[in-house]
Amino acid sequence: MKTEFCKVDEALSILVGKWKPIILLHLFNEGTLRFSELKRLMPDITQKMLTKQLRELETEDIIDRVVYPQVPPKVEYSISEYGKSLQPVLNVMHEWGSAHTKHMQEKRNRKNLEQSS
Amino acid sequence: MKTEFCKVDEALSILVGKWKPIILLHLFNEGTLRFSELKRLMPDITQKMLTKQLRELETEDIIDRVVYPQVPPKVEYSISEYGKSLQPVLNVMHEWGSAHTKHMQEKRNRKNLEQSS
DNA sequence: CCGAATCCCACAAGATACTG
DNA sequence: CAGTATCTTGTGGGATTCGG
Repeated sequence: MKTEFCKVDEALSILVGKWKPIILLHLFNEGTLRFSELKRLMPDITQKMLTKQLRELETEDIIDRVVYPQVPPKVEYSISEYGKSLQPVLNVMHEWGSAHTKHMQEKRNRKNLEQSS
Repeated sequence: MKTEFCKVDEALSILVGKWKPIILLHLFNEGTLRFSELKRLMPDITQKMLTKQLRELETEDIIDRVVYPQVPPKVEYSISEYGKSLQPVLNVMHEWGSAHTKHMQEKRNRKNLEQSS
């Protein structure tokens, strides 16, 4: 692979953001969620951040945003057809991440063992 | 998948950093590289950043750092055995990233077409 | 209910200079 | 050659308030 054509950064740029992976996970799990439902699933996120992250995912075509013109407002989010192509990427990253957590855990254990001996 | 156990963030935390993917790509391609060789391959990175990113990858066990005690100094970096487990992750991300670049490109083309009609 | 607007801080990253 | 040490700046993310 030529370094000039490395597109890992491109994928990274879509996924980085403190809340994007968890937002995507909820949408993959639940299918469709209202803004308020997402907010309830992630109590620590502020409305501003939730809005921002959703907008960014929307401009990248990863998620669909449907506004129901009514009062009170109702906005539903879901993974777009195109966005579903992200599933395998997220899976691979999740699995490697799990393995890595375990790896670093065991490393710490070994170090503690050395110290106590 | 339970949201509490989402480990995508874990993988992300290893890969984020403006230069990490390209550093890893060079090391995967070349096998072993000296500090100065990496610097030459990435003219725009500062020594400080190169050092920092390499240190972070090292503490996560992704790369090996070998110091030759001689004057002038010589330090070689390479992907660790464990680090090689990242290869498939990077591949998947690269391929999705390429496809996404194309997707957004075509989207722009369609929009331009609409405007000119 | 869903968001926009504003203010704020921490931290990633760059520029530059120095050293064993 | 392979790094530190400082200083500065840009930006991601948080708290809070206001609006349709």
